[in-house]
This record gives sequence, C-alpha cells and structure tokens, in this order.
Amino acid sequence: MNDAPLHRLHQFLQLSSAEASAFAELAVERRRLRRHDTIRAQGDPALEVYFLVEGWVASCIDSAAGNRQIVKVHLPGDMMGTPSLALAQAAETLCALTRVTVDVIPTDKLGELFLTSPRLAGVMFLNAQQERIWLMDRLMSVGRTSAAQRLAAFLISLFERLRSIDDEASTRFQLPLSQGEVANVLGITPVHANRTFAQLERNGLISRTGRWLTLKDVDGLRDLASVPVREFQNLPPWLSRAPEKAPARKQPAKAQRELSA
Amino acid sequence: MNDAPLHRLHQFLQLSSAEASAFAELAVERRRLRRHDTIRAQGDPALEVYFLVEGWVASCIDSAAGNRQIVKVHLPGDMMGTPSLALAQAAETLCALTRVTVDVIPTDKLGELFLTSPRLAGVMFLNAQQERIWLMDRLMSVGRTSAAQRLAAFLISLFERLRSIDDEASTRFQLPLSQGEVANVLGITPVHANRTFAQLERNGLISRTGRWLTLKDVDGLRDLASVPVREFQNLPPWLSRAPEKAPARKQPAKAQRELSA
DNA sequence: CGGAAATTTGAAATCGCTCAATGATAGTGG
DNA sequence: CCACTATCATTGAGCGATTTCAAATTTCCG
Repeated sequence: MNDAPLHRLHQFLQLSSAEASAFAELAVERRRLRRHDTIRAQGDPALEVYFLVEGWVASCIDSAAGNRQIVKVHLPGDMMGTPSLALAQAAETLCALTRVTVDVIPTDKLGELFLTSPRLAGVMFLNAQQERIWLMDRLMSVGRTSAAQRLAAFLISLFERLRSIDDEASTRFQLPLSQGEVANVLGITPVHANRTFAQLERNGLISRTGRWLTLKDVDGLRDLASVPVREFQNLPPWLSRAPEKAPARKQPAKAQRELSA
Repeated sequence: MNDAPLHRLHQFLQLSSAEASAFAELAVERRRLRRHDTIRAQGDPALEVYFLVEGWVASCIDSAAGNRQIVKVHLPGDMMGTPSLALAQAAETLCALTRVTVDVIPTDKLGELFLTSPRLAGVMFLNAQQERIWLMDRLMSVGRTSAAQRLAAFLISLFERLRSIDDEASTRFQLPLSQGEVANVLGITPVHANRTFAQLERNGLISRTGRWLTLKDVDGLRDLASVPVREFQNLPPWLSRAPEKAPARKQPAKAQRELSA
C-alpha cells in the first residue's frame, strides 16, 4: 500500500510507525474497477473489507422489493464494507461511481490486527461511531427536511469531506454522480432532483456547468441544510495513551474538523 | 450491576467470567428517570455512556432549525451514547420514553477496558457495526418506502428486538411511544401516522386497544416492510479465539470472491 | 459519428401535510 | 377517589410538495 489516502488514518490518530506499517500490510490485493462495477454485492459472503485508494464508491442497501438506496458515498481514504463484519453475508452492495482502485483486506487479517493492536482497534471503533453519526444526521435530513434542504446538506457534507482529504479543495468540483444517483441518495425522484438543482441555482446557492459544480454560497447552503455542526475528536482522551511501550507523545491540539451544518 | 439485560452481551459473545465482571464493574452510578426526562442532551460534554437497564429510550438528532428526529429507539440491554465517543460534545439527545433505569459509565473507564480487553473491544466494535446496519436499513426504509411500509418495518424491528431480549415475547405488546413519537421515528406527521395505523388495522395486519398492539400477521408485515433480513453473527471467526492468552487457532482459508459485476 | 444514457421541461395525479375541531386518556393535585 | 387539565387520538377538508408519465434535448462514450 502507498498513497495519499492513508494519511487520513494518520490524521485521525497519529499512528506509531509500527502501527502504520501493520495497517499498510493488511491488504493482500489491489483491484481496479470501472464505473458501475460491483465491488461486492449484498448477500455475498463477508470475507473482505476494502480500503478505497482512488475514486468514488456508493454503498447501497437493496430492499426485498428490489429498491436500491445509496446509504453512503465513499471518498478516497474510506474503509468500506466494515458493517458487514457483524454478519456472515454482506449487508450492503458496494458499487463503483467512477473508475476506482481498492485495496482488499481479508477480514481475518483485520481481526487479528484488531485483537493485537489496541490503539488501532480504538481507531477503527471510533471510525465506526463517526459513521453512525453521519448516518444519524442523514436520517434526520431525509426524515425531517425538504428536498432542497437535503440536497444542500449532501453537497455541504461532500465539500467538507473533500476538504478533509485535501485542504486545498475548492468550492468548485466535479460531481461524479448522475442526478439520478443524487436523487437516490436524497430519497427523492430523479426528476425532482433536477428541479431541486435548478432551484438552488436560481437562488444563487450553486452554479452548474455539465458535471462541474460550484458552491457559490457555502454559508447559505449550510443554513438551508441545518444539519448540526460536528466536531470530531481525532484523539479522545482515552485513546491518547502511548501505543505499546513508547512514551506518550503529547499531540499538539489540532484544529478540529467539522462536518455539515 | 445485576439484572437480565446484561445477558444480551453474554449472548452476543460468550464472555469469560473475568470479562463479564470487568464489564459489570464499569458502571459508577445508577440513575432512574421519568418519561420525557432527558438523560443527556445533544451538545453536552460527552463524558459518559449509558447502559439501559430498564425502560425505553429515544436517541434523537436536533437539526439547527430545531427539528427533532428520533434515530433510534433503545430497549433494555442497549448501550447508549457510544457514537458520541468520537466527539467532544454529544451528537444525540437521549430522551426517556418511559420510566427508565440506566447505569452510567464514564468514558475513560470504558476506554481503559477497551484498550486492555481485546475481545470486549471486539464486541463493542461489532455492536457499533450492527448499529450501522440498522441505521442503513432505516435510511433505506425512510428514503424509499411509503408510510405504511415504514410503519410495518418499525413494528417488525421492535418485535424482533423484543424477542431477542425475551424468547417468550409475544406478538402482543405495549407500545410506549405515542403516535406522535412513532411518526417522528418514521419521518411523517402525527396525523398521517394515525391514518397509517388505521390502514394497517383495516388490512388485518395489526390490531390495537389503547397502548396495546397485536401483530396479527407478522409475515404480512414483513412482506410489506420489505427490509432485508439480517442474520447477525454473534461470534465471527476472527473473534472466536479464546480470550486472554490462548493461542490463535488458524481459520480455514476460505475461497476468495471475485468481483466485477 | 451514432446510439445510449442523462438532463430538462410540462402536465396531471398522489401522498402526505397543514389547519382545525372533537373525543378519549392519563397524570396530577385536591 | 374524583375532578381537572394536558396530552393524545381521531377525523375532515383543502393544500402543497413530490411523483408519475411522457416527450424533447443534450451530453457522454465507444
């Protein structure tokens, strides 16, 4: 394993070099897929998790009636498929939204690391909790707000996450999801998604040219979305103890990242 | 700590007696609250998590605009407030739906246990993943299905969970949520929740008398809900090793999956 | 360049919402 | 134990956001 996205984990918790290399050696295989390819389908045996090196991936739940809901859009640096660790059969379908590169990690290697490296276990645990919060916020958004608010919330959360990967990330970026896919995320119809995009554009909150999107009024979007602001803790007190036997390095208090809002 | 609900954890993973008692000693205080009391509000410092001994609790997200969405209904045996471990300030409000008894666990004690007891850490990790799956299923339900389907899904999931606490649990039980609260869970209006209850009753799926509810056609409700069936693994292979210093058993190498759909 | 997929727009139908009023229930204090 | 009151459940009527169906462009990809 190489690459930038790994720095997300470092950022989340300063890993000791031993820990970092332990994590880096988990992957047994690197796969490349095209847009619309399925990385792993709901119902498949859950023997692997995935580290997203490059590209965007949708995590979907299929209802028994055959409806598909995108429950999470993964960006580079995300761990994917971990919820299914609690099941024998995968809970979600992982579907490439763009050309992607993923590292494949067998669950038993992950489990072994989990049991032998307490601090890494802590990081993975906290990551799962963070994902729960994102899901809860999405649920609030879908359950209690209008289509325009949901779209604003989605765009803002993407922007925040892009910025957490790359500090330079601009308010202008390419959205690799079709309007139909965005609609699916928001729990509305493609047609209505189109009208909602047009509405935000009319109101001067965004502008669009093809796949390119500009958030013209980030604060306005944030207000509209009205999702709570979250200040995730990279290093909660109970994890800040030294890894292994190395003396505890005091971390400079990092500026917290916030999410949505 | 005493009581039945703890057996849920035992059930989830056969704990060694040392582990069980370690867990039992986490709680520093037992609190009793009345219906509508707030156990811990969104924004409060996140220094505690809670073990629900008795009663029902709602976990809510408040939007910046002041709307409140119930994102989870907790039953006895549930751990509550853990998502906020990733934040300095609580992400969710915990609100008593009935008279409740909770055990209070300081986060640093929990963290210590997490770092010293790998198998317990594994249990907590898997529990978080399981919660993610429930949230994803709820999101699918709210995003892609009608009010009647959502209500069916909610009732079925309550029933399943009640049964997982008590094998004898009947299809007839008392629902301590008002219709307004149910409506909130489903992301609809109280008025419409009422009409939806009436609709399910007309169709012979449920019957009601006061707060008492009978699921008259569980399979019918399940079909209607069309939420995927989940088989949670109490003891995934990578956690099935003996606790403490027992040697790691080699798992049989399993067939690799291929991808690309 | 050609065909398929995605976007855009219109019009009509629906589901769920809002407002409003009435009846039932339960918790509280006398 | 009862009366009182607030909360909850129920029902009606009209409205509005979103859906559905359908067709015309436009964009993307091979």
